[in-house]
Amino acid sequence: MQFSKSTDYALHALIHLAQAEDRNNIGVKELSAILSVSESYLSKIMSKLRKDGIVRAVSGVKGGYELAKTAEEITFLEVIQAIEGRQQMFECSNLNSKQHQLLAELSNTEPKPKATDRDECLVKKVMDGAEQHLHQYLREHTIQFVLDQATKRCNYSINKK
Amino acid sequence: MQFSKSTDYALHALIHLAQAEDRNNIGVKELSAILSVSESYLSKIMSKLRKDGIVRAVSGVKGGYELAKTAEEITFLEVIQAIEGRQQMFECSNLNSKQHQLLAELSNTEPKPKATDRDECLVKKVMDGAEQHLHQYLREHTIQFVLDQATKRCNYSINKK
DNA sequence: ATATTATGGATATCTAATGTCCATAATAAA
DNA sequence: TTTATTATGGACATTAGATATCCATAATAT
Ligand code: SF4
Ligand code: SF4
Repeated sequence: MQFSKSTDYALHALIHLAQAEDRNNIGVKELSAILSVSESYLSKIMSKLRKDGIVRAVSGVKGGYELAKTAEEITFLEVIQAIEGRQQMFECSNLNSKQHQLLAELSNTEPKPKATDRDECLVKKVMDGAEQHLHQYLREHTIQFVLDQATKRCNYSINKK
Repeated sequence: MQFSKSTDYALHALIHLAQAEDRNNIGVKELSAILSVSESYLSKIMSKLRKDGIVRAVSGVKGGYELAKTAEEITFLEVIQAIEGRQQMFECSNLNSKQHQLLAELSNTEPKPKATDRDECLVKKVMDGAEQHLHQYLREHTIQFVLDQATKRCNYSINKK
């Protein structure tokens, strides 16, 4: 039940892209140096982000990555899902058991149950509910939220000079 | 980012123990038959639940397992943590990078930061916050909550006769 | 004593995460 | 056009963790 390192790398890479908003097309070379990850591995991660429309990529000399939308629009949830996929956290592995029949088959107690409710019990619903709560929280937080902290610090440094 | 099958098995085993509250000491034999898991594997799972004080076990003839507390007192969270452990979902793997120094070292912006805040940035705080939300939800739901559904159905069956 | 049951160590197998390598395509610059 | 640079994607290797089995031992009801 842990997020993969890839998710960690993806978040940090995006933050770097967001911080260097002025400079366009930051290559995997620079990113991998900052994150202390190999270029080959980080490439796979950046490709996933590109496929999900989170960053744009351009090949060739002076190529690289840039955010495909503003940092305000990039939520933690979509980054995590781009990397980890979208399978549900809890998958029933007991659907043929007597227990499942007892818990999930409500067709006898309720005259006309919806088809979608027929094969789920409250275990599944609690776990799915938990996932939805997690998702909601992650949807409400964006890369910009993290950036604000860094920006605050940056402004302070500038004023200091 | 998925719960393990072991967690699935643990929840189902506990529900069976809770449903058979009258009969004490239900063996791994019966449980494994109901869940369609091998006895050896389920043994490990039950041991974890026992170590965390969720079930009681008694060896020997007529031995087996029973809930160590009421179904109302057993939360989803403690079951999941008994099986999956208690590591945090997000672990920083970038603590030596320049980026971390920029994001996390706030000692310059705030005169006297608490020691606990010094080595965390908002990425970490968002992820930990998400985990806390997930935990809170799982803490609020108990085995009894699932049981109520089954009981309702059971009562209906009885009335039907 | 005997049969039964849980426990824990050792070990095997399988799967997903992590990591590397290379051939190819795209593109800016010379 | 040629060259250097960069992203892309397939293949593959390695590692770590989840899943699964086996067995020796302890505990306990009969
Ligand atoms: S629906 Fe409920 S009883 Fe059936 S397999 Fe899923 S969690 Fe188990
Ligand atoms: S504290 Fe923030 S910047 Fe530092 S390693 Fe953790 S997530 Fe990354």
